Amino acid sequence: MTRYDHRAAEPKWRKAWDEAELFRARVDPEKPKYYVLEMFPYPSGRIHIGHVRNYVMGDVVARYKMARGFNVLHPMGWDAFGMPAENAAMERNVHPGDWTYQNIAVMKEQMAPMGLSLDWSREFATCDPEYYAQQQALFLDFLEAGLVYRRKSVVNWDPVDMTVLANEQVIDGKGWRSGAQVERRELVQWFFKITEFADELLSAIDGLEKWPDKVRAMQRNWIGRSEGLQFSWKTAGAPEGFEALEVYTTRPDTLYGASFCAVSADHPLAVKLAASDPEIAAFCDECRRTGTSEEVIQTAPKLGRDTGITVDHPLIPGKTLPVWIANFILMDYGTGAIFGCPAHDQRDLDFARKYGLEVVPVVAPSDAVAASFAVADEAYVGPGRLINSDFLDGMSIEDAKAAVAERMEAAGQGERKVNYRLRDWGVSRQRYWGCPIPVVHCDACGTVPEKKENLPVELPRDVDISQPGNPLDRHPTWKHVACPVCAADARRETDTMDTFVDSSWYFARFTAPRATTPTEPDDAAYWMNVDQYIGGVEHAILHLLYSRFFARAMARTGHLPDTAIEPFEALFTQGMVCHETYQDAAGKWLAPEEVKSAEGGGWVTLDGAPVTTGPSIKMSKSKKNVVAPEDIIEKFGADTARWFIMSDSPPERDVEWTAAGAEAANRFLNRVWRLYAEADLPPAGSDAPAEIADGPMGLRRAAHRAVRDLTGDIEGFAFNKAIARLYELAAAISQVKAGDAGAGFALREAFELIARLMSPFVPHFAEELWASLGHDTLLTGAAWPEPDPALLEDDQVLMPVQVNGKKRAEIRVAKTASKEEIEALALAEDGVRKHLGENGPRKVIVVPGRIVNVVA
RNA sequence: GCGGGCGUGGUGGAAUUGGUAGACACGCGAGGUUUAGGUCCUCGUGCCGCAAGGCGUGGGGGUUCGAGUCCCUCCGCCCGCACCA
Repeated sequence: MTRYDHRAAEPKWRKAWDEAELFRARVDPEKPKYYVLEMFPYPSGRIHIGHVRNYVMGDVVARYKMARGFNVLHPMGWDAFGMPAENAAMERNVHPGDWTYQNIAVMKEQMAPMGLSLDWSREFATCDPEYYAQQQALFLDFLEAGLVYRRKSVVNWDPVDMTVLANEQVIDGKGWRSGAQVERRELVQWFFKITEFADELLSAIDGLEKWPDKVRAMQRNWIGRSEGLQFSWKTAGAPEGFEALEVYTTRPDTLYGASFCAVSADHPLAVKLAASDPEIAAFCDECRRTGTSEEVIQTAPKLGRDTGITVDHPLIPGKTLPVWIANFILMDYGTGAIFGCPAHDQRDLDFARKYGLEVVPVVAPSDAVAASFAVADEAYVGPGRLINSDFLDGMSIEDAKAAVAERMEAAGQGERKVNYRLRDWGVSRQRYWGCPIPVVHCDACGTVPEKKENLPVELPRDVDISQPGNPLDRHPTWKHVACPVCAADARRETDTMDTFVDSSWYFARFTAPRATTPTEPDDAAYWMNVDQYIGGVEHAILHLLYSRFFARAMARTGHLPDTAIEPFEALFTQGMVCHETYQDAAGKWLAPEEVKSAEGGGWVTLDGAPVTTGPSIKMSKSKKNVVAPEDIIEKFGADTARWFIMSDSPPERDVEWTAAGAEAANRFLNRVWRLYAEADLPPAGSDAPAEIADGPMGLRRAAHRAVRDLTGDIEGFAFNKAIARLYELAAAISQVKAGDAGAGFALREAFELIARLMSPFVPHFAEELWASLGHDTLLTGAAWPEPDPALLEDDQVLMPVQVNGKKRAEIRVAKTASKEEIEALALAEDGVRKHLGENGPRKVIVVPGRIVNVVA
């Protein structure tokens, strides 16, 4: 008997697929297209098991859709710009480009054995000049369309590394790498005008029905639309130019409960006051220092400082309120100034109690006595009726909001305004390994775009990465160019783009990766949108939101059809791959290959020393709980790894990698092979005999049900259930022994079906089985099986019989049996009679085909 | 604080969306094949109980002939966002 030899089979079939160019996507207007895409990887230098899970999911979908007759596009590339390359350059004195391309080569080699149905002819890296040239072209078109602009903005500046840091790179106010105290610096930065689409990006979320609700909610929160009123207060005692104070509120109804105004420490008024008052300056500095880590923010007490300035209440003649500077006001939101209504906002209440400010309730819950309703330490934020509010008294909150807004608008004191949390996207990075921003600064002409025929503005190869700061800026010659307009000496922009830009349109580029324009209209029209996008939930907000913005901006500038403004039709976010953790007696982390199972459960070191087993958590180098895909593939073959990673856990949830599970997967493949090898099947294409016995008929039914159910499971991304069906089908096969013609026929049919159903998951194995079954054409790409409807339904059905909701018997009845017949059969059961007692049934519920419930 | 999700055997997880709870897999147990171990094959395996039977989907309550599924309430866990006015 021949054993299944993955070492021989897997390379053989990959070669066959390659030679047949099965995965090469070509536009074919006659066929429906299907674009499946996994989030492309950063070329860190190693494929890890999380990548495997991601790509195998996409591969199952791609192979299934191919079998379903779709013209499938399944490309792969590299998100290749970014800091790690510069870090590697600094640490190891290699060029970022060399490091990146070497990593890509290694990772591609590691991916090859996985048997993924990828169209490698479309591969690109975002650091290829050919790619970023087109990105620069897009930038110029966006600039012309008014979607890009430059302004001053505050950044996290690391004075040692001389670079801008992203928020997540600032740890406790210090640079993550240098440890230096991070400064807030104002720099002129390039921005994409994503807020222009804020409303659009928000409302279109409703249409993203095939996205996880969680991601949709996260995007909605991120955009953070609020409706409110912006209006001004007349000030007294303020410096010149601050005669009015603009505030924004979503609760204009609480205006009669206002007891103070407060501005951010970064508000122009605070800055102005700080200039001449060292104490205020010191207070503002203190405010700015808090608010880096979440911990501090949560526990930070409310702090404020009275400016001595007062404002007149717009609706209460003669009433004035103090103006404070407070640490809980954000300059970036609204106007950076608020009025505080302590009774109905917890922050304002905490603040008012601390500094002895007035607390006037103006909304009372409907069951409260208005005259005596008071607020102690908890602000009242629920629904109710207005009190203590003059003309608003008795109104609902909604009516009062409208009434105040109308009055203020009529008086010309304010206007209704929609506000967004979303801010424009700052893309300037003072780094080398990114896409250069294609503009030139000329003393005479100002900031002018580079000419398109001069693209790409290519990164210089000879850079000095060894010291901090922007290598492009200190390059001796690179930035000195002639002005594209007047030809005078001018300077290139030395900022490069945020790497999120690179990944915001790569999916569109895959439709025409070698085009000399960013996209090719016909290809984009045919392939877009991505029908199924698969990746990690960590990209739920930024990457996906930026991509949605880019698609709109590209449509507006003619690079994508209007139908492609939502580029991802369906999104699936997969869970992580986890593994148990191990520590020795000294607390040192141990890798899975450094432990072995102990007698009576648990683990010991290879020397037999005790091991503490920790919870299964995301694989990480520091905890050493990693398994290398290449080791698994070497030992068991790619199919085993693919099979196991898709079994057991639902794909959206975390999966735990266990050696036992991987071995079980391997055992199963060998078991199917052995069953086949022992089966002694009739030749391919044999006709069905006239008579087939019950046993083989049962197998036929099981096989056709498996086709139906597994198809639904794949469509629903329930890969773990799909795999369970295949275990069941294999079990059904093992119950039938070859012998007569009927059994032979049923077995051959079952093996052919199992090969076809397994092929998206374990494509090499399935091809080998298919070929062994006597087929000389490739299984990959062959039509997906259709179940025979006649075999899906039994003419008999097994029905449970309950008495008072508890199962007491089972009856087998004809499908066509009437309710009366079923009831009679059910009541005749011993188990039923026993539990009915003396009085007999009071009521019998018969749900045909489902259940019988007898009420005693 | 807000938003989202989850809670089912020793473990990962199924349950046709209101109709037999625990599919499938891991683990464990018994038996068989094998020189032995592993592989492989068969059977068993929610809990309590000798059994009859009872109990059982985080706790409590409700709707229903019938609830893991729907409603109320409480508890616990995970993820995301956050002094957002």
